[in-house]
Amino acid sequence: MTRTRAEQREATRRALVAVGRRLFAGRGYAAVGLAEIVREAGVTKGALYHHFDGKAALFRAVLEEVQQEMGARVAAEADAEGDPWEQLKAGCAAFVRAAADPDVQRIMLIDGPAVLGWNEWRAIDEATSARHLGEALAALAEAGTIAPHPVAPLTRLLSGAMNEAVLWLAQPQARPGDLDDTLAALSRLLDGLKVRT
Amino acid sequence: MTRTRAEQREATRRALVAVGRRLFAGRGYAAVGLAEIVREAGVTKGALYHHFDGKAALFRAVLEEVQQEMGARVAAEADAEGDPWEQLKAGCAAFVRAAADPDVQRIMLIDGPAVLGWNEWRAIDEATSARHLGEALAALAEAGTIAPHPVAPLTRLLSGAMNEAVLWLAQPQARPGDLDDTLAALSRLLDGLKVRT
DNA sequence: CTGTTCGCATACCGTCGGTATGTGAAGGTA
DNA sequence: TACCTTCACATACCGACGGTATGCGAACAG
Repeated sequence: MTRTRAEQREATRRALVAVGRRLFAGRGYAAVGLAEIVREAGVTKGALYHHFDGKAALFRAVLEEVQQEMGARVAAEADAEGDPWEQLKAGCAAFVRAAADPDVQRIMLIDGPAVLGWNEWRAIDEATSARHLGEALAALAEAGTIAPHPVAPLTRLLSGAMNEAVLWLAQPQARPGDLDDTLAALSRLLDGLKVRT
Repeated sequence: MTRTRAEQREATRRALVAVGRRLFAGRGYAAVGLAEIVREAGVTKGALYHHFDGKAALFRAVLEEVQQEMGARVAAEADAEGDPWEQLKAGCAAFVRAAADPDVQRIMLIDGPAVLGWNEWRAIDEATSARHLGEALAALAEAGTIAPHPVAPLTRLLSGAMNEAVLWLAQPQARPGDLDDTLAALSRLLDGLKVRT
């Protein structure tokens, strides 16, 4: 079983990202050592540093993968709706449900800003999952459904609201009805943006 | 100049917290070593470990101090208003302005959740600065100004919205009018919660 | 004056992220 | 097919870090 160099290269890189994702999600960025990552990936540190600039760069690759998946899920559920307003609400609900995974939270919401810095984290966020929220709000402002104020601040407010809410819902003290209460409260916030008819 | 043991103890502890706060705020938790902290504080690692269980425990003491100050500022500006609704809006605006300090942000919003874990970070937050938000919303729900749904989810949504907004406002690409736009968008979100009259 | 406590200094250790260098197989060329 | 080059790693090593065990002198209690 001889493999081409391109195949081997891609296989090694995928293995490192997969193992890194699992370990970072499980115990957090700081608690995972490179030695453990390369051991479980079946390679050595030489391979890791051949593919990435360091531990933070591997984490960045992991975060980008997680964000891509989040964005795809949100977009898919939102696009299933026809009306732009229903797309917004469906997308928000999809995000809250998709981000319920504690593994996703640890990488995307807890360690992400601390490891990469908030600005770089936001750049990845806006390039993937949070982009859809901004586009949905812009479309609604264009159509006159919501007030035509700048959408960028509103996007970050709502994005932050949902990010914090999903973390709260994932904590051990959360009660069964909290998810529904949170989605209801989020709906009230969104409905409040609608222009009075 | 002989000092009592209690005085000396308190002075050393204050020095460690003060230096830790300055360095953590300036370069982030991970980039600051204990050697630098104790050197600038004029003590040794023995003193640090005599007062705190470790690096994370020192950071926790720093975070608690920052959070206490934030809570005091928000409460002071909110209590200056008489009407409960104006108290809410004044408190939110005070938080956004007080949290504009990049040093506060790095400790309270970036490193806090990653270093202590989100649940412990939230416990400190709710015990200090975020507590006032929850109490204000509860009072408004009691008075019938806003809908009588559970206030806990709404508190976390709004807290997260403001946390993310202040980080966004502090980034280098922020434009002069962004602060006003953000406060306006926040006001619209809050106004949307009011029951129709 | 004496024994005890306590606040802190000193010396040391294991582990970590990072780097410099070696190596063998894949890929190109005649 | 012989040969050289390139590349995807492996190996060996280093400085720095967080943490710990122990020693010591001054403050306190009697």
